[in-house]
Amino acid sequence: MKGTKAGRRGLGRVTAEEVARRLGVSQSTISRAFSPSASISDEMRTRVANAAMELGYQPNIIARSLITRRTGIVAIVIGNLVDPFYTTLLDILTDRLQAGGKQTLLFSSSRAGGLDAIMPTLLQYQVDGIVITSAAVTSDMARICAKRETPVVLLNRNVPGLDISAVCCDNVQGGRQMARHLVGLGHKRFAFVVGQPDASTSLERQQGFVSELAQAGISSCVIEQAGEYSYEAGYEAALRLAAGASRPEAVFFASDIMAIGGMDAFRSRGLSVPGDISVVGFNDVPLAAWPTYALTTVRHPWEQMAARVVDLLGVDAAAAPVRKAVTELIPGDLILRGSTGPRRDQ
Amino acid sequence: MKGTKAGRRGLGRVTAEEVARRLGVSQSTISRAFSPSASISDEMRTRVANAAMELGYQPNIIARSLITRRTGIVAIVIGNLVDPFYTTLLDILTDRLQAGGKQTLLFSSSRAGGLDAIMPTLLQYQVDGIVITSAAVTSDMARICAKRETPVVLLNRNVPGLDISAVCCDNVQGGRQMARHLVGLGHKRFAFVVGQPDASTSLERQQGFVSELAQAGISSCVIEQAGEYSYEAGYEAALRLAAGASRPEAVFFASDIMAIGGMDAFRSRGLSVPGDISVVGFNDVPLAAWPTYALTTVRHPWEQMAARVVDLLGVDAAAAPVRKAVTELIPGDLILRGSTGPRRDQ
DNA sequence: TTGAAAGCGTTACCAT
DNA sequence: ATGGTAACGCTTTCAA
Repeated sequence: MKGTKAGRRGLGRVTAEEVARRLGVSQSTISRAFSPSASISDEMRTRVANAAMELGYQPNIIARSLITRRTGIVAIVIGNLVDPFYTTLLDILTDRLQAGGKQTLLFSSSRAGGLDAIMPTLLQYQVDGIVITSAAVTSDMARICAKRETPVVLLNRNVPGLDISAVCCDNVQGGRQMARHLVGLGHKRFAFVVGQPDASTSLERQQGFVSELAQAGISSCVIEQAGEYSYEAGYEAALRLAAGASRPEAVFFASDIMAIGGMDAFRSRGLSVPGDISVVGFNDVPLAAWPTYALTTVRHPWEQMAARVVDLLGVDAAAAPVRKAVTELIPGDLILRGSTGPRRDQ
Repeated sequence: MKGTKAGRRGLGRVTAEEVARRLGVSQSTISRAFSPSASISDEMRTRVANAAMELGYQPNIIARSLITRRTGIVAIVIGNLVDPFYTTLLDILTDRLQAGGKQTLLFSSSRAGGLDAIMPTLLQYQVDGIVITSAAVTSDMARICAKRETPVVLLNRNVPGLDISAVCCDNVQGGRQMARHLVGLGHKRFAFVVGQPDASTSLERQQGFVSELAQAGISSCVIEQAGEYSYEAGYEAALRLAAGASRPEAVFFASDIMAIGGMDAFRSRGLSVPGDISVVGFNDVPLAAWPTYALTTVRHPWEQMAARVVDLLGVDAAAAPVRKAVTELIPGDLILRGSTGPRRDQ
């Protein structure tokens, strides 16, 4: 008899077929009832909706994606989930995607052996788009994704030669703003603390900072290597700066979390911030606004960046994703707080 | 001709069919080559592997899942991505799942209108399991998931009546440990700061704390409502405690992030921690170990909890998931740091 | 060991 | 507006 077919269903999942039988209509009709643009009578639509509700039917998105070729899944590859910078980014991005009906498939690149290890599985899931916040993208990957027509957007990374879209805070301009602010306070001796030495973000902030200092007639700036973007690395770098021969009056850390580590380190050595030394960071993570730190920093235009990323992925409309690779450079805002102050006469 | 069929392939995705044609074998053979347990000659397996490599073929997991009924996707519903407690949890959990070949589909419950709004879409993705870290699970949801045979594990939440598995830190025992520690330091006047008033975590910690205090002969403990688990809420609660008539000597905040807000608040009022007031939290997030805070706290057995969750999901083996709902209560460790000190004679 | 064919649950096209 | 049917890309019997 006809009933046997659906009877051997493995899991307790209701299919369109069952709803159809219940209503004595064809399975196609059930499908149409869940497609807003399909031509179906209002009456039938509500009948199906009711039956679906009763039986607990929801269309299987996975099966649907096989034919629509859209899974509604966007992969986000994130550096780590310890640095508040990344978690803030993830928070805002996930929220925006969710609002657009897209889901987030999360990949942490730090632990799982880098992007190379992740990329294949990621593509196996037929994601509609990929957001990479921190990892070395190779031209091979770019080519593969382009061939599959899977849009890739680099967030907070700029790899000029690669024909991949990128959304970035204007790090150079941010560095310049910082220099102007600190020079305006009368400081003479500066230091810049490098995060990951190969990260474009750190390099660009440094470049903007140093070049603007030079333009203000200050030709020297101590460059201190922290090795990585972390509280501990910032802490250690600050200790070295504090112990150095000529202690800087103002220190620009390449990221907030390093700057906060740095402030703690300076204070642990009895130095007052900003009394003895001014400290600034970059990002404006929530921590930076805490009264203990009150960190002067450059605010990442979070919302705007997330909005542009979603745009470039082309996930909202049914329209084809943006073909040509573009690089968006969004300016950040200088946020003045209590960690910077005027030069003290000595 | 035969070629037309695959020719109208929409996106630049290579299918098993194409690899098969390239090798002059059947599509089934390609499938078998990617199934470790299938019976296929070694020679054929390597031939397929090579051809797949050349063409850039990878099996489509989505299509596979239609028949295997396993997507390899686990949904994680997380309270928010601002509290380091949740991000730490997410970090460890994602890592463990990734190690087991499972991927994380991330849902933030705070912004998107709660679990009720999320649950339907989540199930549409045919996830192999669901981890809920913070949200109100209703019996309806439990029933629906049970019917679908989708394992659900509550992490850091205990809902006794619901026949859903849960993995939890032993909050009562943690509260007791805290009480013993602080009583041992000689303190007499205590306060407990409640996080979310309806959260079982906060209630249990409070219960353990207060009952152990009572056992030590201390019958009164100020209960202060913070309203939510956040830095700001902890800060405000601490200000109220500091301004109160009889200031407590030791304050137990229901979570680390609140405790840290509280420390900042006390210090902003000129109080020394632990000189004037001892502060403790719960979780042991990375922040808690920073020298500025050096927070005495109860360490969540992160790794162990994550391991148990993955276990209960039954995602590792092909074996059927655990049927019976179990509640795992894992004891936390008391971590002594600098935020607590002996009672000062007054 | 391999190939042919029947699904998996859906959408989309073509009739009616 | 509705029903039948062919995909989508894969796994899995069943034959050979």
